[in-house]
Amino acid sequence: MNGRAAGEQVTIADVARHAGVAASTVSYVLSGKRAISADTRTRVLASVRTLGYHPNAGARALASRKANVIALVLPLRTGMQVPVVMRFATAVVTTARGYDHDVLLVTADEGPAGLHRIAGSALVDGVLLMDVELEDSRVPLLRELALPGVLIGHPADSTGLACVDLDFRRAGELCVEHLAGAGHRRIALLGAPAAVYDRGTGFAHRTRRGVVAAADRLGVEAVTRPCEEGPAAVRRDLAALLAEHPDVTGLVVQNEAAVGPVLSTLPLLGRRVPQDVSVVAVCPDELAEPSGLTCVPVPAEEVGRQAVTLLMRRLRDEPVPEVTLLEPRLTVRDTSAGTGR
Amino acid sequence: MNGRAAGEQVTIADVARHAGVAASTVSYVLSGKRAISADTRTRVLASVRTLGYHPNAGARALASRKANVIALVLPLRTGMQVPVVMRFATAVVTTARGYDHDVLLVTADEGPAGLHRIAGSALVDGVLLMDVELEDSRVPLLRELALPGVLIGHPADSTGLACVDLDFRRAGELCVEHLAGAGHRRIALLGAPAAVYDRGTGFAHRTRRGVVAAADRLGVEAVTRPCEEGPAAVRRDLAALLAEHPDVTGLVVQNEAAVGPVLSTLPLLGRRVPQDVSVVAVCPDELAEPSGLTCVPVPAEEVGRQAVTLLMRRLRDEPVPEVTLLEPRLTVRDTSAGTGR
DNA sequence: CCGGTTCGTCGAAGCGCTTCGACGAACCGG
DNA sequence: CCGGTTCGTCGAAGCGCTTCGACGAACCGG
Repeated sequence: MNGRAAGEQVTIADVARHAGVAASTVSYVLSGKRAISADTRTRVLASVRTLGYHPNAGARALASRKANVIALVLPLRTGMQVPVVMRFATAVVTTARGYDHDVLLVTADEGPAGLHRIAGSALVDGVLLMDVELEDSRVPLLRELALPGVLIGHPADSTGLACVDLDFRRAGELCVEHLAGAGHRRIALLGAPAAVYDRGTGFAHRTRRGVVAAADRLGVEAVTRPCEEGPAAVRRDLAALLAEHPDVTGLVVQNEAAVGPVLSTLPLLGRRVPQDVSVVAVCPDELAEPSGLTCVPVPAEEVGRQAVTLLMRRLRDEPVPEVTLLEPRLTVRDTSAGTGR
Repeated sequence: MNGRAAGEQVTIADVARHAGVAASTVSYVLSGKRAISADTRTRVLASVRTLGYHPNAGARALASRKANVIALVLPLRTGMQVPVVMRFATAVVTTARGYDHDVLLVTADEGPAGLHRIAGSALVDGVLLMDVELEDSRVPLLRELALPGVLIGHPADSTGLACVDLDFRRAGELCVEHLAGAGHRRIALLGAPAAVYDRGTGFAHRTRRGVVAAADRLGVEAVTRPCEEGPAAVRRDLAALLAEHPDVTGLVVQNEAAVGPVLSTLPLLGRRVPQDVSVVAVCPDELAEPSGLTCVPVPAEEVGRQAVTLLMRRLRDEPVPEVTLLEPRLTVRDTSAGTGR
């Protein structure tokens, strides 16, 4: 094929020899950091192609002090929205590739030590931290290491950081506004598992705050309640909610695992959807769409793209906003309707 | 802290100076490739710790011709079992870290070009390919590039490769054996979406073959049918199946998205579970356990661990078996019972 | 007690890039 | 037409490691 045994590295010297120029010239053609004549450029690029040259990543990283790799620190705990994480990860990889960067996968269980290692060894140029908690132990470390980072979610103190997230507070408001606008006066939020609130996860708290604030503002009644995972648990928690508050006609669900069970359980509890109870959810759209569920989708791809874009800006030392909130939008489907008042 | 500005690299020369030895000696202490006196070793290790030294990944990769990174090529297409992928990815990262390797995330949509790039730039030492199809375009490429790889799933021709997977054929047999053993004589497989069979995905085909083979062997009747995703589609496909074969009493489900809808739809079609129809699934245990579903779990963690272990052996040029099949086991729960004959 | 091993350590070379300074050639304006 | 810029290219140095060969020191057996 290219006249080399498989597995043998083609080096910049090979390209230089083939094109009849100096290695540095090849480097400049590839990086565009110095002017190169059109003639030389085409010759070099042709040699690059015929030899199948790819710069050695280690050498490049060593010489340029840039790894061209970013770390994606994934959470893997109860209450995380698994499909969202996958879509997010894909968007991150794809976007990063567009900036000529690769993505190193780090799991949260390596914890702060993982960040230390990664920063110390110059394996990556920056990190994307998912599922950031209000008081996240990795955040001060990030500051201390001077490792450029972008957070998904946001901590209590975001000074000097860059955070991206859906505006969950606004999402909560949007759900309530939609229900109140349709005439509902008693609204309930069936939220994430209690453990998620307990460890201070931002999105759960912020949605709840949005629901409560909008209800106050619009003069409707709102109760909120965590909800555990698993069909049986959901049925139990939903039944308990409706037993305590039988006059609820608007239900906001923020719990991916609860969406299916909620819709199948409501009829069993004597509530038709949407005639007796309207349901809106904050959840991935794939989950909502097949059931005809009115929802505020979590724009995983958009978050991923934004996060990478912000990180790339940080890597170029451009200023970035501390907090980037993505505007939620509500998709109306069949599970929400007016009260008929 | 360590007497250095944050972000400044500590190099092996710093450690050598601090410990009063040559840089090469520090290297040998860390790699263990030459005998070092106990005294020197402790002194060097102490310096490593106080200075917070981490070898520069690029320099190390360049000098040793080993990146200490493996690539995980994820699929992201219809029909993939998302939670399984996540658990698998976690197991891969954790296991790889145990071998002092990191994991680079590559998405399948970069395709063969991604493998070329990764191999050419020596970014990784080997690759893990998920969701391998019977005729996978990446497989010949892997052979050509002489890039050590381990496949999850297995292609039609596994010569010279290393494949790991659950023994899906055996899993299919196990389901049928369980049902036949309980007295069921008419069994149906509700399988993956048609697209999954069409692109020749191994696990789907092999499960189907196992179901059919065991049914033949045991003299029971078996019909198989693909099943699309989404609650409505599942209801439709299941209803069609039961309309065509109303006397089916044993149902094998291999379709993560279908499990919930199947269980909720059967009663609506006048079939009580398990009195009228027994249901067993090949699916992640998290999905089955809360519903009391009898199932053959996909051991994602085990597959991940095995895959990494095999790849590490390949990287050390040790021989590895071409095919490693993990023995499935069936967990009996509430959705399967005897026919009462 | 002396010559050959083994042990422990060192210095130098080299991995494949990027980047810096240098330097002709071409260009241009007064 | 000539001196100063700009353009295009080159060679050398250096990034931070690993690994090789060398070489004293310590050890050991006959």
